[in-house]
Amino acid sequence: MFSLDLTSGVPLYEQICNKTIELIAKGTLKENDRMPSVRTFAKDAGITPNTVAKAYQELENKKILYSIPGKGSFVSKMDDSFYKDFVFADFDNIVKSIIRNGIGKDVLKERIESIAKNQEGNNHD
Amino acid sequence: MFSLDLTSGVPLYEQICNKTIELIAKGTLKENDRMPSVRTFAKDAGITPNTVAKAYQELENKKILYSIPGKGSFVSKMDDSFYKDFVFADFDNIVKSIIRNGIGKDVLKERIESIAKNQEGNNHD
Amino acid sequence: MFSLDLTSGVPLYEQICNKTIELIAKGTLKENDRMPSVRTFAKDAGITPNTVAKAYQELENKKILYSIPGKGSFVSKMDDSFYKDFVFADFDNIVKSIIRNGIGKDVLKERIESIAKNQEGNNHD
Amino acid sequence: MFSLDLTSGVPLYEQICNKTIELIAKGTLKENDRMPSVRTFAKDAGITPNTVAKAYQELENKKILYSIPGKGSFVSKMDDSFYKDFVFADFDNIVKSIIRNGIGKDVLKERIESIAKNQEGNNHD
DNA sequence: GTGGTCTAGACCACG
DNA sequence: GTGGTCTAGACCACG
Repeated sequence: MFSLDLTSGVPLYEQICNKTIELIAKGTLKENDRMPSVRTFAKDAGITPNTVAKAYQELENKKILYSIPGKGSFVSKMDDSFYKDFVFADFDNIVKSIIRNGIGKDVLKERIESIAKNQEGNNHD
Repeated sequence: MFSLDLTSGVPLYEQICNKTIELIAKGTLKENDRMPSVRTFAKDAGITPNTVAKAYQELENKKILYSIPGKGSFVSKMDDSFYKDFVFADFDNIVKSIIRNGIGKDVLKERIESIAKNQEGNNHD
Repeated sequence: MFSLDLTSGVPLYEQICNKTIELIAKGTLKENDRMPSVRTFAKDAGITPNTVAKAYQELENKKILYSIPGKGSFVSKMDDSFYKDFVFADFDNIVKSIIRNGIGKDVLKERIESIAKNQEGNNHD
Repeated sequence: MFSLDLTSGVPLYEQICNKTIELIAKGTLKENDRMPSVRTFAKDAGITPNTVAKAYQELENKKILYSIPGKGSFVSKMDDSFYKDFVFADFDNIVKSIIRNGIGKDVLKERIESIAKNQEGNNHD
């Protein structure tokens, strides 16, 4: 569920953050679900608990998780700004920059069509 | 023309690469145009020539620039794969990841519409 | 009456202490009033009796409660130092630190005015 | 300048954050001032560089510092919300809670007067 | 030299 | 057992 890539250059704690956000966006993780404990996650992934704790704290700062010391870390209630802030933020930025470069919006819509079509066959991760 | 942001977290040499690609996509830089010399660029931007050289090297590896020793660095002829490889690469990746998360393509198209509309008024960078 | 927040980061036993002091300051709890039994409190709040016992012990150390073995825990007689020691202690500390930072006392008085004004409408907790 | 108290129970990284905010509020640290390097600070304070780095990152998340890897960490430009968000946040909360407890605002103003008077003599930290 | 990330531990309070 | 904090290192990219 939380497959990490040690060679990607993306920091491990950031991969954990991104993957968690993705799982919430997908609906796999829901409000008040308990995350794996820092130690369990670390042992399963073969990394140090510190790195998991750093990821969980980052997610807590962003109000995506909340933690109860002695109990565990849990998924927060997602409000309307969740998608806006985390899922669409990068998309919007890149669309802005492409359009600013004089590329028509219809070109982008066609690309989305073709990506969506290709994706249909591949329903594994 | 090559405004850099020291605080953005993006490495300077990478900012130079991105900005160069953007200027080619915009048409500001054209085939066989001469890039500023490493030393001129470095002095103008207030950075070390090493960083500029690294960026030019990177762009040469990607066939975006070619260099003639003793003459300088020049903009390559852009073939059809230019947009595919550099301008759309990030866009495609993020669209794939959003669609993989179960968000419909129509939601993305609407966002593009609204971004394009907002952009119309703001025609400065 | 004793609503607790598991996610606030403030230890449960400390929340119980603070809430008890607040209720005494408000006049809801008066001299010689009997506190709920450790077990009753724990069941009502959905927490372990250990935590309640720890809070009561703490309050007893501070002479805010006194206990009669086999009878229960009771609210002590509040002397003049009660407000000084518990209610105003935090206020004084923070005012000192703000004034030490060179902020004039009139700025603080104005803030109090405006907070008091806002509070008038909202007379629920 | 950054005296820390190992026995206070307040985490070291949080003491560093608070002290930095205090020094900015006082005007001792100004816009674009360079903070001591992570390693220098750690050696001077006799703590591990990790703890200093954690504090600096926390301050960066709060837009109080900005860092340029390879250069150092610097004080951000403080906008109008700085005092509101960091200096007055605790003050406002405690005033609200005291007023909610039925204590008149005039009592608080008198306390401020008397604290300010006492502070005048003590102009050391 | 600088910040950023990570390891492999440790001890703590809370429950 | 849980998260929170900290130690005392390490290596990395960037400049």
